[in-house]
Amino acid sequence: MRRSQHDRSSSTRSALTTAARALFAARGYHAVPADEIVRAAGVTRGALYHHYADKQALFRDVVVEIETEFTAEIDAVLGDAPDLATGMVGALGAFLDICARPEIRQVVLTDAPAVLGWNEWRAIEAEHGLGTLVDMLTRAVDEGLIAPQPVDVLARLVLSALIEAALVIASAEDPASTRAEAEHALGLWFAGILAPPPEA
Amino acid sequence: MRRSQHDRSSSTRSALTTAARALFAARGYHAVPADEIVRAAGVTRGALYHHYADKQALFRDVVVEIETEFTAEIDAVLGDAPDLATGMVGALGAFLDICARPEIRQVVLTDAPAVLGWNEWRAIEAEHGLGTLVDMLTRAVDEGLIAPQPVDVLARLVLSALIEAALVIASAEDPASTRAEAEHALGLWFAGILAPPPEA
DNA sequence: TTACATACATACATCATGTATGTATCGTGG
DNA sequence: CCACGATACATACATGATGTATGTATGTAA
Repeated sequence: MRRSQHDRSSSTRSALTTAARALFAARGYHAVPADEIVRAAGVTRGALYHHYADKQALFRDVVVEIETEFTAEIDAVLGDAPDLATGMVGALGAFLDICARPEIRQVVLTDAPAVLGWNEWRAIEAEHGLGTLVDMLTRAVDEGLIAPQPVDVLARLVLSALIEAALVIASAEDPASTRAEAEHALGLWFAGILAPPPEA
Repeated sequence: MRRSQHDRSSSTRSALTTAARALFAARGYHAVPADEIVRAAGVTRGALYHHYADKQALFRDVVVEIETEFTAEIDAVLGDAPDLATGMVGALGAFLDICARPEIRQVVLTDAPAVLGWNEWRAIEAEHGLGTLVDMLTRAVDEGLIAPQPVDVLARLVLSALIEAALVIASAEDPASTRAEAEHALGLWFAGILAPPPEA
């Protein structure tokens, strides 16, 4: 069976990212030697360093892959909703669920900022998780759902609170009540965003 | 000059933490070999591995040291204020200023979660930065400044938003306006916390 | 002062990364 | 279709970092 160069490349690349993804998620970036990744992928280190400049580059690919799937899930929830308001509620729930996955916690939220550097990580986030949030808030402003205001910074703050909420819930001994508490606290924020108090 | 064992120990330990602190802050945990730390501290790797189980343990000490100073600064601001309300406003400003320091950004906010693991890092935070925030909110509830509510989860979410605000401001091309925007967004939240809307 | 514990230095074993080099497979112009 | 260049990968190696084992000096207490 004769395979094209492109097929060979893309199949080994995906073998590498899939193997790396599972290992990184389970044990964290630095605890996983490249040797173990390539063995799991059925290739050698030569293949890895042919396709990627270094281990970081492979890690970045894994992060982007995960982020892409992440936002696709959120977008699906938003798309299925009858209107924006209920879509946003559904998206919040989906977000909290997705962030609870070890893959997200370890790879995206814990390792990524330290391994890639905060700026690099921020750039990736900007066009994935953060991007969809900004879009959502922009639509909300356009539809008059929330008061007109710049949403870039707001989106970052909301996102970090959402992430923290997911992490807190994931490591709580009573996830259900913790989740309720978190949703209450976030609700207070959104209430403020929806109906800003008259100027003091 | 004859020095006691205890003196010898504590002086080399502090030499190690001070050297490590500066190097970690400047280049990040993994970019700094232990060799460089001990050279800067004027000792050898033997001393390091005598006092610390591994490089991580030294790093943990550095993190705790920084966190302790951090919360001391915040507490000072709170203590100097005439009342809690103005103290909280001052503390917010101080918090944003302190988080802008590279030492905090690199060591505490970027490296610590990945190097120590999220749970370990969370435990440290709990009795330092987060601890003072919880105390503050508890006092605010006691004094009737904010509505009665569980503050543990709320504090975590607020803290993460505050940290994110500091990081966003630090890497913004126009820090002043970004800071204003962040303070506005946070203000909406606090407004919601102060005056929860009537139940829907 | 003798015997032990603590503080540190030196030397070494292990292991991970990245690079250099060699080989097989693929694509392509003649 | 074949010869040549390029791409995909494997193997071998050089480097550097961590942690441990061992040796030595200094403090401490009987």
